[in-house]
Amino acid sequence: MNSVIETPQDARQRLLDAACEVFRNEGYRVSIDRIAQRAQVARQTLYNHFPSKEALFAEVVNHAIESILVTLDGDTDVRATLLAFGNAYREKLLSPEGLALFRTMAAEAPRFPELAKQFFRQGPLATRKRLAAYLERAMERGALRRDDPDFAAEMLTAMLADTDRLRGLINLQTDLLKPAKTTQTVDCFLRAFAPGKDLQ
Amino acid sequence: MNSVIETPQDARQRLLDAACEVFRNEGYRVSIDRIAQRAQVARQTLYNHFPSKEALFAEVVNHAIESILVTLDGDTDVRATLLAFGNAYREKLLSPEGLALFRTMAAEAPRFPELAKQFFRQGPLATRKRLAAYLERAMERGALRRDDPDFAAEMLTAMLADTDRLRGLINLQTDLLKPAKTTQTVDCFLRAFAPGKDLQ
DNA sequence: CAAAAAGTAGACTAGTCAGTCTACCTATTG
DNA sequence: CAATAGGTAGACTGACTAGTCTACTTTTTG
Repeated sequence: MNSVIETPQDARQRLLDAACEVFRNEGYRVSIDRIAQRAQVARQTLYNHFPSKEALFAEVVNHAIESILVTLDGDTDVRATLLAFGNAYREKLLSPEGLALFRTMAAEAPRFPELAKQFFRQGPLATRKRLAAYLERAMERGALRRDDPDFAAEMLTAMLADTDRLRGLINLQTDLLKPAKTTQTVDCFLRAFAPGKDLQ
Repeated sequence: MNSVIETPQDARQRLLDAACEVFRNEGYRVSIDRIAQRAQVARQTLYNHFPSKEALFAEVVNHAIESILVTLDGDTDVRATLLAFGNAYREKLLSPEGLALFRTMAAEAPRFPELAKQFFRQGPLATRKRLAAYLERAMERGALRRDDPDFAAEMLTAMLADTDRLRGLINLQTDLLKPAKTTQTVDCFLRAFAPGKDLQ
């Protein structure tokens, strides 16, 4: 009867995929049965692969961390580099998946404090540190105002995402990705950190 | 036996206070019984005052909206006004109560979309609109660069709160309110929106 | 004082949940 | 073919949930 291939031992991967999607969209409160159903797998099979719901959630989050790390390649000039970074950053954070992940982590951080801190360090903090290192090099060669690079990275990441993230998270808007907004924001940042009138 | 005053009809207020505290700290998933216990009231009394848990939650949120509206008074110069605004803004949003409210609203927005949108409009959006109106007047009298005041307000509010809110929400830090940070941020904003080199 | 209003404790319904267990089925492998 | 490992369905436990209902007590008010 079942003409579909029975997928012998990749049930684990199907479970991870299903759990990822379902935790993202409905939060941690979703039932174990819904995850098993979505993976087309019996509940007992889930418990054969993961000891508990918490363990499955932790595995999903650890996997999702990679998806929000934004990288930089600084070959071209500062403005072009920051524009590329800004677009990539906004695309990741303001996508439905990025927003849903943020929502779930914000909601569950008190319940899973260590997991949340790990997420913070390996996701937003790691991204910001990379940006700060790039900005520091740009400052050293005079392409940007000499200032605290960590502060500058905080400002740029905040300007790129904060308001639109709020619009997506709370106001449930979905049309957040206007490329012109990245340009406007990066140019605003460059005015604040333009070199030249370096004081003291 | 009961020497304490029986607080005849302010059970409603005690319920609202208890619900506010408990929804903030534990989210919507907290049980009705815990709210009644915290208010030192029978469960049935709660249902005498509020038809359902959802209705009680909505009432609590509607009341909490007021607590996050940040105002501006622009008597003094721009920098002093923005510093006062920035400090008030950060104090509200980065306080334990502000962070907990944000966490709860972000988590429950998909379940209560209309309530969340109302929260967005009457809270963050209203604050930003007031700031934009102030910035527009400052631009018109030449105290700030002529630019889109809504965009400028988005930038300032983002710079003031985004990274530290993330630190509080996800990384569960509590020492977020350094006044020097407000100064640093406002001065950064003023560099980006300084008047003078108005182009085109 | 008497009536009415409001509060109380607690039983109860009907539903959900995570996790366990049993008994059966179906592949792969020796 | 036989053994084994892994998958399946579904019953089951124990705990929790929102909300209702009843019977009782206390307070306020006419």
